[in-house]
Amino acid sequence: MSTTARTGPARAPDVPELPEVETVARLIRRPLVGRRIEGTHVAWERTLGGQPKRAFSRSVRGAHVAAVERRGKYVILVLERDGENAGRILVHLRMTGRLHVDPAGEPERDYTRVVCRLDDGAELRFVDVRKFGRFRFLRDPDEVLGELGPEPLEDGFDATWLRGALRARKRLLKPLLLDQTFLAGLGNIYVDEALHQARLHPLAPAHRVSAPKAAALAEAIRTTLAEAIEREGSSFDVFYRTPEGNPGSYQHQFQVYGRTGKPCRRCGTLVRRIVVGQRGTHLCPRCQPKPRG
DNA sequence: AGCTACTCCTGGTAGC
DNA sequence: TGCTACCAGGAGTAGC
Repeated sequence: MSTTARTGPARAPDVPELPEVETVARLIRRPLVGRRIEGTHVAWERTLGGQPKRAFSRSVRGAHVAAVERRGKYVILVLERDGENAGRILVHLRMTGRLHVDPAGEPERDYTRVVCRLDDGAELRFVDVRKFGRFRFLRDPDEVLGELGPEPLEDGFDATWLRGALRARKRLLKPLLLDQTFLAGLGNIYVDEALHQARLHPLAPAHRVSAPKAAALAEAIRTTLAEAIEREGSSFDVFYRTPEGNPGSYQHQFQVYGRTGKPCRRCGTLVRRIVVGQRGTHLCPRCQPKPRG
């Protein structure tokens, strides 16, 4: 494993973004939908996002999981009682959060923060090393989901929308794309990848991005995310079935992310790492020239 | 409005 | 080998 001077090893991305969250939602949907939550165990209360564990337990116990959805980087468990809406569990994986549905008798997992026991003996387990993740019950999920920007893979997000939205914002491109109220689901990895594909510099002012560049960016965002979802459909489940959960078991074909000091796959120029808004940012100085002024 | 800095956390790594 | 110091990072918040 090679390392770079100041940035540490080019590690596998363990930070879930839209494609990873979508893959998780698909994986847990089948074993979860139709199940009844019999009880809960909360090992780290702050994971609940402020609700006391007793109240949380009362909120979800006895409810059925009617559907598993995704919005931005949230996994959404739709709860019902007697066929009536009974609120939602919103799961945000943040950095190291993992969701597992383990059949009865599976050994416990390290770093398990919240468990929902199901009526077939299986357990929904929220595992999270760094404790940044959230597993929240909300009667009205719109108070959270209503703040989110559009879904990049759905109607409503296209070149026209993006061009107009960029023109209206006097912000740097990368921090804007990371802002979930602007666009839902992008994180550090896919922003770097999409900007590279569209040949845009992360420090470019949003309102100065040309119409053709905005169109290229919209396309880059869609293809980057869609391809990642495709890949993870075949490989991420392997990772999720491994009790150790080794993130190295699936590899992405990243162009710039985590490739500091390595040649750009398009032009061979060495990939640079800069810091934008306190986040490590990877770019090709030749493909993504710095804007002037 | 939009920027920076700080907070939450812990495993992994660098440097001794 | 073993210790300590520091880093990564999504999102919320405070302060300018």
